[in-house]
Amino acid sequence: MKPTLQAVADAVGVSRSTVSNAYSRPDQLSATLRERILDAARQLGYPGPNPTARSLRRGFVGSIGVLFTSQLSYAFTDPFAVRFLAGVGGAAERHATSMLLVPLPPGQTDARRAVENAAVDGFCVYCVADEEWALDVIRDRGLPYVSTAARDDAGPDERFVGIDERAAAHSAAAHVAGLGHRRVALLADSVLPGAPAGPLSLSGVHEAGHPTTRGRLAGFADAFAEVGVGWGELTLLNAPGNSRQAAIAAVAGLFDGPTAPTAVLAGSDVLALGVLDALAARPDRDRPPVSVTGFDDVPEAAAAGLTTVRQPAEEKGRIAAELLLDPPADAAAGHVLLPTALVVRGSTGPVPRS
Amino acid sequence: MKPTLQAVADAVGVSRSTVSNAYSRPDQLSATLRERILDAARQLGYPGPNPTARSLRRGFVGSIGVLFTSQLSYAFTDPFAVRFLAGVGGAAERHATSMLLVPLPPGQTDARRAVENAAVDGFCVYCVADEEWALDVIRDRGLPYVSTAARDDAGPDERFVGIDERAAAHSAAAHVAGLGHRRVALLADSVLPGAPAGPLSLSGVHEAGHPTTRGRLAGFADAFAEVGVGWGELTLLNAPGNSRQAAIAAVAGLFDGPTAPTAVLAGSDVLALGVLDALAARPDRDRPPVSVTGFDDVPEAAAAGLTTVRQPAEEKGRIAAELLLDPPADAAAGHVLLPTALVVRGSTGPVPRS
DNA sequence: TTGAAAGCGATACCAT
DNA sequence: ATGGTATCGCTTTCAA
Repeated sequence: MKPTLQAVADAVGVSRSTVSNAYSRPDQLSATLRERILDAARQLGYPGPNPTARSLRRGFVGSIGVLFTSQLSYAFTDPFAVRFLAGVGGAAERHATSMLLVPLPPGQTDARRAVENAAVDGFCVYCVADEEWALDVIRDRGLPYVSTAARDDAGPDERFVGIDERAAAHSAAAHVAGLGHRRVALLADSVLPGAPAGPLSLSGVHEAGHPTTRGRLAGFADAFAEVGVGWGELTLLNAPGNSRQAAIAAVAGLFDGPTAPTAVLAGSDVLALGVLDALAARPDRDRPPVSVTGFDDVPEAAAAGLTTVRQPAEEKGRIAAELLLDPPADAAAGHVLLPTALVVRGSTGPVPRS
Repeated sequence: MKPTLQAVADAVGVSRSTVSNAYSRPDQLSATLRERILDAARQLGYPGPNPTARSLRRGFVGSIGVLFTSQLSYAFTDPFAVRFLAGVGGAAERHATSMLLVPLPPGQTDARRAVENAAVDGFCVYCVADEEWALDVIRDRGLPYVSTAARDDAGPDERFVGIDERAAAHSAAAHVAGLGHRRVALLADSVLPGAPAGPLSLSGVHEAGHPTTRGRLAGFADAFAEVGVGWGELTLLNAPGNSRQAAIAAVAGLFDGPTAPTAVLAGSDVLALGVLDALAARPDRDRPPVSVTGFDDVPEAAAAGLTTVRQPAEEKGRIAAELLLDPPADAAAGHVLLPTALVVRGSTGPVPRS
């Protein structure tokens, strides 16, 4: 039987309140009594107040949750996610708060359960596909949250940190358009839930599944519309999952034939790196080069010479956590838009003359 | 006022037990009643049983903790730690368990508190410097744990997953010794707590602070003892923290002079990469090459051509979590030794003729 | 199949 | 400065 606070109280001959005070409100008792209590506790092997019981009574837990769409192991594989987590972790640490990574099992019911059961004081919602149900649960629980993917129907009081996806994507696409590219493929993760890797046809951007994907595709499309290339003329490529493998599968066969795209705009660096892999693996190396852009500017992008859109990953995590841990009094300050920047490296160039 | 289980019970006109059963033991009531209850709950915005209260009553939480020495943000910066976390995360996910990252604030008292307050069912103890106090707290709390750093006084029933640090380090050092190197520097993280970056003098390996560091240094020393180079002839270098920066600081000025070491054996890839950075930054590029070895074989090592000792990072995390989540009946199976392998790449070579 | 009652282990108010 | 008492929100025998 593990000793309880009661046991310590009995041993010292004081009341539970006093023992509790010895731990949580040292100023409420004499230093000597406190020492006596702490000694007895040590003697008995009492490890201090039970965290669960304490949380129940106090009404808060001392940890914040981070919600992920997919596999937890994926979160650690995606360089952007890792930087984001580092930011959250740093802020949590500074607030003496733990960080609960909540994996969402497949299936709405189970996933719901996971959000309902998480012992946390609030959530950073990192990119949950179709996150509305998750936010509903969080709100029902009365917990605060910060989302990082802009949502179409965000309330004005909703805390958010992110970027202007559309404008950022536009900057990359405008760069490519400026280089003269007109036959272009757009590659994105989970364009349609469940769709296989490869070309896909959508009547418009609004049909895309994930809000982030939607925003980036829209930005790409904007830039090409400006130079007279309509949505219908762009090749849309789906990658089922944000991985190099998925990208490689998505562009299989894409570069064969005389009307192959001269540029690929990817919705993430990881996908773009996959495209570069695929390009490098082509047997005939002296075919005209294909321009490729990414998104995020993860550490690997620099080494690969990838032209991409930089967004501050760690900053995003840090701010998300801070918005949660000490909410700004001013509601407007709860909505943070981070700067982005086009980083031009070697992976983009002028259209090769045919 | 958030609705409680009681409120739902009242609304439907049943007892709390029945509502509780509707959530946790569906087989204990009729499907129709259950539906009626769940509907009412939805109506009231009741988000399901409060996780904290449930945990208190049931006696378990549904999450496992991961303990880190240092900054949480560091955990995400160190590639080995990230792979380890990915392993833990994957296993946790498969067991429908969350993962609590518990940052340890500086200062024993606060750090203790953090371990005492973590709402978890057990701990994976990842490399806590002088971890004895942490293990004491965990044991007092009556929680199971798995440690990943071999400890000198581990009980036989103590669950563990790791490698034979000494033998693994030996393999790297033997390789370097075999190449003819005799003037060698050993570089490790936190050789002595609080010591600055740079050379350090220790009467023996046993004085090194961290058990992992101790094991690796011992293995290095073993191999050189075998070729007649004693401990006193080896240059010992301290890096205060496992980072490239720390390594760069530690080797400052090391390669000047005619009796500079011809090889550096680092206790981690990150440190080794720092040494390579420092070497690459030397103004005079045509000085004789210095051999460098790392430890871990993180993803970056391959690209850098680093000779290193591979250990299965993700596997280590996965097994740690599994040892915790379903403990083997056989106590001996609770002690897992993972294989390591020397990976020879370009960063080591024969001693340059002088 | 359902309900009553007894905690799980602690905290906080209000007296003393 | 200390103690009494009423919760915090739920689960779980056990009896009906």
